[in-house]
Amino acid sequence: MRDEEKPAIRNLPLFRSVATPTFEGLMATTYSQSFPPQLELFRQGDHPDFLHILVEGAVELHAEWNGRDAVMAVLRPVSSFILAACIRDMPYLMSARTLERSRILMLPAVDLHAAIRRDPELAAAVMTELAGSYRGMVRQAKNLKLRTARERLAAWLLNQSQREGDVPSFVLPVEKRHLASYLGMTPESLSRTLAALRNEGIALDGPRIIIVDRALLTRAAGLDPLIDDLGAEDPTVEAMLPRPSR
Amino acid sequence: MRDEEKPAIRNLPLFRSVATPTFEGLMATTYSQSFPPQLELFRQGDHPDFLHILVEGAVELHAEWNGRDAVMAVLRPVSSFILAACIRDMPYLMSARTLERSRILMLPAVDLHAAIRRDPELAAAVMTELAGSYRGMVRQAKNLKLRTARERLAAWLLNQSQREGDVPSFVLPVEKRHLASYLGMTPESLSRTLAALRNEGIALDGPRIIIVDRALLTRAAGLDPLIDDLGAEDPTVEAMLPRPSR
DNA sequence: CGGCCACTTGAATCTAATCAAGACGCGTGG
DNA sequence: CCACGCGTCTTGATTAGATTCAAGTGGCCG
Repeated sequence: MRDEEKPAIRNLPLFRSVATPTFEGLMATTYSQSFPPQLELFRQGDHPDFLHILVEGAVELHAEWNGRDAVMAVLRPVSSFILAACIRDMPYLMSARTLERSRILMLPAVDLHAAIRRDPELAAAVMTELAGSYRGMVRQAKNLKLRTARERLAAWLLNQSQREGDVPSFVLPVEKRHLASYLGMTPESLSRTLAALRNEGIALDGPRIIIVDRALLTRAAGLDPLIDDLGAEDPTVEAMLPRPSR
Repeated sequence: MRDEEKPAIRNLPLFRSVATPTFEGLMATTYSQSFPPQLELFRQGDHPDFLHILVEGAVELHAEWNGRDAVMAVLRPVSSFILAACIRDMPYLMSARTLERSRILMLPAVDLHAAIRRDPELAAAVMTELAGSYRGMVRQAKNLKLRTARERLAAWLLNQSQREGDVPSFVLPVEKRHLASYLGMTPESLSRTLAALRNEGIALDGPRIIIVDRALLTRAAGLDPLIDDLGAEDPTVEAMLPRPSR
């Protein structure tokens, strides 16, 4: 692991409050690995031997069934992922692949378990993290069940704008087809729905979104802190794109 | 709390492995309450003051947005619920109401926190429970994103049959409109889809489902241990209807 | 017996998926 | 440097899946 990354990792919700010996001990057993883009890190069904920590790049969690594929989350540094599978010691429910060249810390699940048993602060952090991840998935399920594709898209655009600091304009941080899958629609539908939202306060310029009338878009999205409030909770698997690192 | 229920509660995943003093201490601070059917226990957005444990009856977790409502889970005894909100000390993301007359144990969140800090075994159990709940929601999200309504229904029928011990015939444990909402469809759609599945190995007799050709139905459902495997994981919020009490 | 509610069924509508074709951008290799 | 080829994105036409609106049935409870 590189020294310049250490503070960022130390600052993860998972490690922020643990004792320094615990943290150093864990770091001693992890090793860092670099992956090219589009590489399958693991497949759903695999056995979880490592807690993963994304240090650099971007990783997509997706799920497959019967030939269909759905993006479940996109992660940006610094985030840990697949904590729940490690804790349960049960097969991954999702597959992971890099979207860009990425550096990932691999923390052996065995050592994680040992450290949790030794350090109650770490145990507490794990609980908080898992509770946040759970609530993130509840939000996602609510989003899927209660909103139409159009509403989900409008809400996502507003959330993304907010994540970048309430900017009125931003470029999509992932390919549109990935965003489409994340939002539970086809690329064609996303394209059409984006076009339709031009009547609801946005303008388009290729991959750039310009929020022309935030109030109008907000009305179309029906924002709700009990669905959309990213940021307050777990930054890991909850959002399509958690805030930029740090 | 009634003495005859104690063993069942003691046997909850959450409490099974904790020290007896911890358990007794927790039980001392909880109080039991009885509720009539159709009563709103709490609403989404409320502050979580108690961990709830359903001892008798049935409880439905549902979410509302913009006038729409979706059933997220139905709980049967003995199950704890809303652990995650208690751990995070953040507002409920779902509302809860009784479906039948129900008895519920209310465990003050404050005492739960204290006990977790004192007993590492309890902390470990909470982690396992939360990880399981998270994975249950991941399953639900996969179910929603990857399967059609028809496939979800077929899979649910098979899972329900399995939960009751691989019986070839069973009566629906909840009203059809609730099942419909849980599966993400309207009551009319459920009715039609159920009718359509008569060509896929089931027969209908009012609220009773008869699985005539399990192989055929299984093919229509496309069962997958990474979506449908109830039972192995958290029995709380994961399934429409976790196994019968005990 | 009457009224309410869940459920079913039918018809029309709507949303989103599918199939198909063309435009554009981008990187590679000639 | 340009030309080619690939993959993404867009747009159009059509289809499929599911919702909505409406009417009718049956059961249950007062």
